[in-house]
Amino acid sequence: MLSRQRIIEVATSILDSDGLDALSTRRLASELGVSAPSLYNHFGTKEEILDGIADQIVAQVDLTVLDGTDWPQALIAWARGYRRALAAHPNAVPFLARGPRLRPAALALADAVYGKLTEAGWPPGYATRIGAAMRYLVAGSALGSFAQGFVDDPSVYADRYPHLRDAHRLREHRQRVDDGAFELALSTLVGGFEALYPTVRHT
Amino acid sequence: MLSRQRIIEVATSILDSDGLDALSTRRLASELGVSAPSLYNHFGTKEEILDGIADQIVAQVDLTVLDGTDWPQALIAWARGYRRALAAHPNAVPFLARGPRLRPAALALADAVYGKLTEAGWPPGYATRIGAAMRYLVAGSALGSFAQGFVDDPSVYADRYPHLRDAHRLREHRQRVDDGAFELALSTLVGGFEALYPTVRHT
DNA sequence: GTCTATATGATGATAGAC
DNA sequence: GTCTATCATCATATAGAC
Repeated sequence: MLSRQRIIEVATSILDSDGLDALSTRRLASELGVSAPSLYNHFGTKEEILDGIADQIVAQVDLTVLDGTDWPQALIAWARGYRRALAAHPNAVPFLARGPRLRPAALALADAVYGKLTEAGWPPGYATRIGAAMRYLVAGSALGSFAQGFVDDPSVYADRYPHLRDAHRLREHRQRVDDGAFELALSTLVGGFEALYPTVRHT
Repeated sequence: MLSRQRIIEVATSILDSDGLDALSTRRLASELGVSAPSLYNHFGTKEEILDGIADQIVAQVDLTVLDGTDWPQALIAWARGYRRALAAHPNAVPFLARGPRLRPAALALADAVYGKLTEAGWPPGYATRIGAAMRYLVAGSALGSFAQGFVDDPSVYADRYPHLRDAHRLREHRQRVDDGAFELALSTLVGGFEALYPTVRHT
């Protein structure tokens, strides 16, 4: 028995493991144990399926962490959850980064963080730019591993790229490097916003 | 007369205007005034063409701005140029974000900024994370416009997303919003790194 | 709601003539 | 170095039986 929910779940797992190109209606139907045309009883087009995947991923972000604490702590907790949700599905990030458009979960996410900032006293222009800056950081870090992008062979770097002499080791420490870079950027950004806050705050 | 250079130029313009899916060997050949198989005299596979596009884009980043100035100014100028090069080809960003791998221009870029930071006294671990953090910001901001991602229709936001009441105006000010968010993040990040610098510097 | 059968067209890549 | 012809495969989507 097919349902929108089951189709989206299996489609997401194909997207995660083999990329957007691998997500064909045939492959999807086959892994669901049905034939391809059956999908069209639940979705009008393949595009609708992709929208379903996207909204489901963003819906995983816990927005309640924005409540009951000051804006800097809230922003940090929200950004971590946002990154965690996106980094679990890197192949979906280019699609997600096209903006909330009409997807409910993405609109709710944007609304929540913007509301938290303006209610804390940030002028609208700043709240917008802070929200955008955070999305840049989250999307950029979830799009693909920095450390993984280097090759595992020392001879590539020797001679021609002297400063990258130890870059082949990055892959071993992949997660520590990526998490560390994100946390460094996050704490630096939010710390900087806190320093800026008293000069622009309006009540 | 075909050449690798001409093929890459036309392929890039198709990628920019119509996306990765539109970049087929037939379309590419047709715009070059040749037939599809002729491309295979210059590239072994389509994948090689994509690598050529990627390296050409990264080669546009001016690395000389890293010389002759202190590391904070250098980092800011480099990041602006890096973003400018990527934002001119947003459809290529997901591909570029997979890392330098074996592409010469991307390796030279990573080598240059890492070298600048370590020579300025940043410990290797910090230089790596700063480089990664900058790439997150640049890639995230070049991947797609934040402001463009909202819909141009006020009725979408009313009621359900009260804080986004004015979000439909974002599109008018698209470039100002995106540039402003990037510049805010950039100056905040580099300012924060400057504050951190004296506590970790080694000579 | 799911199926079989099929329409219709694109894709990357190769063989072999010129 | 470019061409024509073609291979093998894949795609999304529809019609109509059960």
